Amino acid sequence: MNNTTLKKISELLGLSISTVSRALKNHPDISEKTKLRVTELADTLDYEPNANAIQLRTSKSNLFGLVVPSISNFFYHSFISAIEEESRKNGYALMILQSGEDPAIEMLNLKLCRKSRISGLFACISNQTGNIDAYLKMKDLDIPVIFFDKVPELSNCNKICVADEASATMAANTILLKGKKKVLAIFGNMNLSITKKRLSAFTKTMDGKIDLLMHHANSALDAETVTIDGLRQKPDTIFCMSDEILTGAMKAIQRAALKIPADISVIAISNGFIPKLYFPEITYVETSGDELGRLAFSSMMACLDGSTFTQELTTESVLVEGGSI
Amino acid sequence: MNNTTLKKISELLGLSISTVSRALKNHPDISEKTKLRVTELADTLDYEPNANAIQLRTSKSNLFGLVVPSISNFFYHSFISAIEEESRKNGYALMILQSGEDPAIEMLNLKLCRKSRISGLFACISNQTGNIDAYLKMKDLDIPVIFFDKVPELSNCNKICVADEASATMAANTILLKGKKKVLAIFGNMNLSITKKRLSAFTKTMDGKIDLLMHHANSALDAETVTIDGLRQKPDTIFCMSDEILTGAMKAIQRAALKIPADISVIAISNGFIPKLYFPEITYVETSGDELGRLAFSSMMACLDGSTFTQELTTESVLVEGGSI
DNA sequence: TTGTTTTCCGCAACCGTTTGCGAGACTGTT
DNA sequence: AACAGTCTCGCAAACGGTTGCGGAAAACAA
Repeated sequence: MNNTTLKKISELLGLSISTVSRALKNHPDISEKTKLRVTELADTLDYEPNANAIQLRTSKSNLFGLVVPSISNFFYHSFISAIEEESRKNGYALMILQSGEDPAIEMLNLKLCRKSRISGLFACISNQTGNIDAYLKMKDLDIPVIFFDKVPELSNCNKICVADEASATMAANTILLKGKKKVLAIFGNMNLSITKKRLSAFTKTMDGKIDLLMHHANSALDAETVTIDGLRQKPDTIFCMSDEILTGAMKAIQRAALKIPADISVIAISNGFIPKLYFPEITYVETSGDELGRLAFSSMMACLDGSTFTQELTTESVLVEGGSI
Repeated sequence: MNNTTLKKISELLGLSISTVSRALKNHPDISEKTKLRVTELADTLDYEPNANAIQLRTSKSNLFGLVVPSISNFFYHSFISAIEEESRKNGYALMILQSGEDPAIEMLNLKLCRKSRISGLFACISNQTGNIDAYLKMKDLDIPVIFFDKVPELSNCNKICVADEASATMAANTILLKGKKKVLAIFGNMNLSITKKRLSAFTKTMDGKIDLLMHHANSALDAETVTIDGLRQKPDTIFCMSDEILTGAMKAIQRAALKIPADISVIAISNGFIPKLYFPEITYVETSGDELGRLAFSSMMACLDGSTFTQELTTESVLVEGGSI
């Protein structure tokens, strides 16, 4: 069965296509009687306008693109979920594409976005991404680009970021406040700006006031190994820069059969899901993907409303107390 | 800056639109010289064909729809990720929509799919969904629908499911094999067919051979409470029907400071992420969303290739040994 | 009756791309 | 010079929907 079109309705009713179109849009030129006939038939035939035709005519799509290294990630997860929800509420659809940290696929995804004539793009560049020319090209085409989380260094673009410095500082201050003496701090890949920011803010806040064991881990497994090593030096607290690291550290702590917080304290920067899996729940500084998503969306809408003002926004950090410190 | 179109290229080159179109498609009618001129200009202008125009003309979109209660769920997560990857590899884009278990939103999402003229739909109906007429209507429009995970009871549609019975049976047999005597088994909402299937297969396999404490939980918190209660009766093993239940049960076990597997054994049916967060890792029967996704995708491609054969496919279950039993 | 206004509706162009058909400009043959 | 045969390319229609403009018919006034 073919799709219902204006043409089909018009033929069935002996009207012209334009009359049917206007009737469905409640145009004052059309008589009530005709409107009724048209809407009734449209209903029974389950008429749905062809979005492609509308797009073609208006050059305005109701589609956003979202490119991200992987949707299988706690943080992106909630971010995407928020964007999707806001999009729907505002009459937009969302095309989600993952690059798997592969720059070639990333370029393909951008091409697909351009072919689909998206009206806006949410982008998280992958670690490997060398040049962001392709993204800048979108801006030339008047397609707003909102970078989030992993953002380029350039100044003249819209970026929505987690408050990396503030959250690391907050975690550090919490540790100091609780009177801890010796902290095992585990950070991620130093090539990422997120790591650099969190690390520098953390160490700066600590500023020699405390015994600091610094480590890096590129994966959960890495974090577990690093924690096992670090525990030998008997820290009283473990700080984890991210959820991934937290999962590794927690495994090591369970392996060592340490009691939290009696034997050791734990604090993390997290999106909030992982910390609540344990008993006691882990105290963490929240970096809400959900909030970030809504911020990104409102920024997008501002761009579409004509704002050419580029800005870098950050979300607030909140300390969520579990019982781990 | 406006988008590059065939028209723009043709005007710049003094050619007709059709010649440009053919040149870009390497049509034999066009001379090599002209082809070269066209492709070069197209390259410098970053020409990308308008997918909407193509779609309008061919009535064939390269877009799949995916409607799901929530993408913030481990299982759907890996499923979606797999579908997205396969779609991209096959030249399709994916429009992801979440209903949040709200039937009204679900209907809106289906409308959006129809408006966008998707060429196929992956659907997981929400718990609340009463009638699936809207889904069946898609089939009337020659849009293949592949149901996954939560599927309707009807027989004449394509369904891709986890092997619920087989995985519950496998878990039960593992418990028997390990010589356990008293099992606390926690299942989900009895209104879901997934719960019914797993429960009946589990109890049937146990068949009085073992002391069975049956409980139900509708959330992780529920599961924690239920486990705390259940532990008073000193079971030697806990079985969790799902990841959500597992997280609750694990929290209760940690709260009771029980050692796994010395004090208590744990086994679950899971997608595999959660069990690996603990030490020792939890032994589980895997229900792979990834595999399910690929199966669903190949089923979709078969439909698009003209197969009208409807079938119900299930994935294999595999026991993944951790150290928890 | 004639002229004016209102009501209702259709014509046609347009968005960007594809494609069957036909036409003009060559080349080569007789 | 007349012809057929190739090589290149343009015309126009189609996909589905929107919209400015103009026109026919009806209603009303003089």
